[in-house]
Amino acid sequence: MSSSPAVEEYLQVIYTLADEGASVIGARIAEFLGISAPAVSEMLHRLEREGLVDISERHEVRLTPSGQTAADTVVRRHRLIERFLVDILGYAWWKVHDEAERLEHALSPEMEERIRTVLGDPSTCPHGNPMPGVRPTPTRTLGSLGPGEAAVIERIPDQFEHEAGFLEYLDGVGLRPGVSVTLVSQGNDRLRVATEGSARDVRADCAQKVWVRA
Amino acid sequence: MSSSPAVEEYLQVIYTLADEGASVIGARIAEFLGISAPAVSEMLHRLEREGLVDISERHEVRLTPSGQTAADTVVRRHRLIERFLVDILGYAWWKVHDEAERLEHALSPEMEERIRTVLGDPSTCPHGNPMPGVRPTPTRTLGSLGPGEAAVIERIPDQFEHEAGFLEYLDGVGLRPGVSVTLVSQGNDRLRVATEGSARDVRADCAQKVWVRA
DNA sequence: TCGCTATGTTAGGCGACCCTAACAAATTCC
DNA sequence: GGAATTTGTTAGGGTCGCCTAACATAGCGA
Repeated sequence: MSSSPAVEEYLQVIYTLADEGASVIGARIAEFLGISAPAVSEMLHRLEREGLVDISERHEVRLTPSGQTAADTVVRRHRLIERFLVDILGYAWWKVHDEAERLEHALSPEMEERIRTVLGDPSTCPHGNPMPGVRPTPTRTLGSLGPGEAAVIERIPDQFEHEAGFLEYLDGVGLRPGVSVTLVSQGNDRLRVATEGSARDVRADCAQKVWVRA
Repeated sequence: MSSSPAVEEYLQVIYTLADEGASVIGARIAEFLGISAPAVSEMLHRLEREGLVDISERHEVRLTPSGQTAADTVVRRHRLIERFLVDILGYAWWKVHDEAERLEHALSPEMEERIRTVLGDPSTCPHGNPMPGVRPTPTRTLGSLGPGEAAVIERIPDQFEHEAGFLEYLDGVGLRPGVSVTLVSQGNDRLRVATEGSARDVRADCAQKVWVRA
């Protein structure tokens, strides 16, 4: 019943990619995890045999109900641990992903419950992503704002968290979940964004990865 | 450089058994971990090849300096996590061993440091065992007290922590680290022990596993 | 001294999880 | 339509960490 770290890792990636809306296929998973295609193929068939995923004719991977439950648990623990690292241990919000990646596989249900209690049952991780089951707020990307439009930074989706230096870059230009921003002007590959206090240039490709609510 | 969970487990057991004073041999390790003799033999030779242990002519296992450093780290993290589980998450002192056993392999140096800071640099785990490097207080076993003698419970050594139900039994009869006790009388296989508040019968074999300071 | 017990090792195997090389099939691009 | 790219799978390996069966030795008790 209790899955191995490797299985949990796959379930988590499938959850994350599916969250994006795109169709989840082996190649995407291999890319995300940095694992060879044959290894992913083998593992997916294993997950299918164990009833955790279904694989369609066109190789699309979907979580079964029991796979979804397992994935929810892993993702919930991941986000809870991130919150814990920030709120209790004082980590910077952009540094907690890797640490949580290791810890999430070592949590018992009792410990998860105690952490949740200590944190006051938080509804999002430090990057603004909601716990599984919590309805996400409707959002647009920061890059889709028109000049003069204002918004609040809602979340930076999980699938970008593991891009080296990305979150730190955002922090460096003042973009953090909860911050109010106004788009000043659009350049070719840069945007001018006013945050509480100052206005800064932000790379357009990075702004596409930040979700805001108006 | 960074060891696998299995290697860390072996180093920890070697540390624990050596702490007891007895000569550490493969059979003891196999017994403690519940792993077959050949598997232990194989792993010990691997640890030797990697320079973590020396194995004498008479098959005695001793940690090398680098093995000692690694073992100290694992044991320190284990005890720190136990302390954390009790002090921050509110676990009962007798329930934290197994949880710590899994978490200790997932801690980064930064996280260890942050936990230590949050806890105020504790010098013992919840069972009274000192962090590696801290000199233990001289102790005798609770069973060695004479009638009328008083003492304070100092620690329950690591090697007994994984005996199912043992710590819970101690807690049930009022024996916890820090508690003052007085030996009332000795029976054949039971002792009468007065703790703060009341006097209770305690199994003699269990009293042998509790260390007190006069 | 004889034999039993404790201990270690050899030999052979297994499952989990990963790899590369090679190929097959589908999709996309020109 | 044909070529190039993307995707998946087969075949064959490899490491880690464990297993059982069988055997070798050393030490101890009767």
